Amino acid sequence: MMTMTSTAADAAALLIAWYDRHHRDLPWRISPAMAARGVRPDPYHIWLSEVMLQQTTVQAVKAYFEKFRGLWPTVGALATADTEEVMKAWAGLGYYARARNLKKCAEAVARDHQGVFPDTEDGLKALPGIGDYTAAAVAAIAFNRQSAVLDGNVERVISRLNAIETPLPGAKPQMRALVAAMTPKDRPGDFAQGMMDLGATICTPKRPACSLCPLNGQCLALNTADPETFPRKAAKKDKPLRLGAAFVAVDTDGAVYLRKRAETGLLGGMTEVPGTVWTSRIDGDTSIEASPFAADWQPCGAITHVFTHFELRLSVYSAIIARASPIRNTGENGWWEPAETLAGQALPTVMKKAIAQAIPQAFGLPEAPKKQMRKTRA
DNA sequence: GATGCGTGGTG
DNA sequence: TCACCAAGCAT
Repeated sequence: MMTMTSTAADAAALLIAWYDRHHRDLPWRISPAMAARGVRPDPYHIWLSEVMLQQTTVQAVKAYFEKFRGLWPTVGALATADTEEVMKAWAGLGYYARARNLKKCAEAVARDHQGVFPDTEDGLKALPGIGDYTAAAVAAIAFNRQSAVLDGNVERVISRLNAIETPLPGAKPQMRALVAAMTPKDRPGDFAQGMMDLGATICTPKRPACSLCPLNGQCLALNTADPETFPRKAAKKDKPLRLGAAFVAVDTDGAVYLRKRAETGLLGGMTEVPGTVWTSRIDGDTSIEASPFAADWQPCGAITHVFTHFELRLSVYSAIIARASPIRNTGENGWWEPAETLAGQALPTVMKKAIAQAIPQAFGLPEAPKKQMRKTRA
């Protein structure tokens, strides 16, 4: 007679067999064939990739992973790196608290652990930027620990296998327990990676390829309902619109006036052009008063940018400031960044958009195929 | 437990 | 076009 335990073990065996044949080759991975010979990946690579992959696609991460590995080949190198250089290298990847915590974590590993990553879930979770998921993932993948790895992919797979009606995030503890029951003592790292690969390539959010799934014989959602409707999720709130203005000051050599944002909060520690606060409404006259210089500010259109929890519309103003102009000295802690080094700064995407609106060629782009302003009805 | 925190790809 | 989403964490 089939017990629950043997069913879970069967599923794990099927999943791992599938992973052996269909695993993705990724820059931070070693193949399951290598793992079978007892070779483990570099924990530094696994940790770095896992942090980058938090809420971020594999496609976006690949180039950043290679860049970081080239710049800082070891956790020790990253620990002694200049934080500003780390922020520059991270620019564009988003969720910038990850970069700040990445640096802190590297420093903690160097200082408190002699440059060697802890090999247990608890030890890992005590480090900055490492939560439930990342601790379990690094423990399983890098150290072959039997930890229950639960990410968005696994949530989807598990919720469908068991047709879990409880919506997320409330269902997480139940899902974690189901993953723990399913995780094998043998090859837990490959099991975890296999579950995530399955979720990414077969058990996808839309139109899952159930006919190709190694677990389709025991999937409750497939056999009793519509798998695509899992996992159930709590309704999400709508995004408010915020408005603001940004000021792009350019000098006669093409240098742009920049400043550094506060270390915490939105885009914390990143570089920006001066601007107003971003609020639900804005008055055109007072917005100019937020400019860094009294200058001939010219409106040059607007840009929009969508953040996680609000949409931003920025009116962009530009002004030419003479190289020798006395109004360059404002007393605030900004600086003039030469045109040639602008692209390498720690500028988040929204700021690059604002600068590009004022200076279309700022980042070496071809002359903007300037979107036609929507014609107002006659 | 709810909220704040980016960005680019996709159908 | 736009809603949704992608290997979450900190507070």
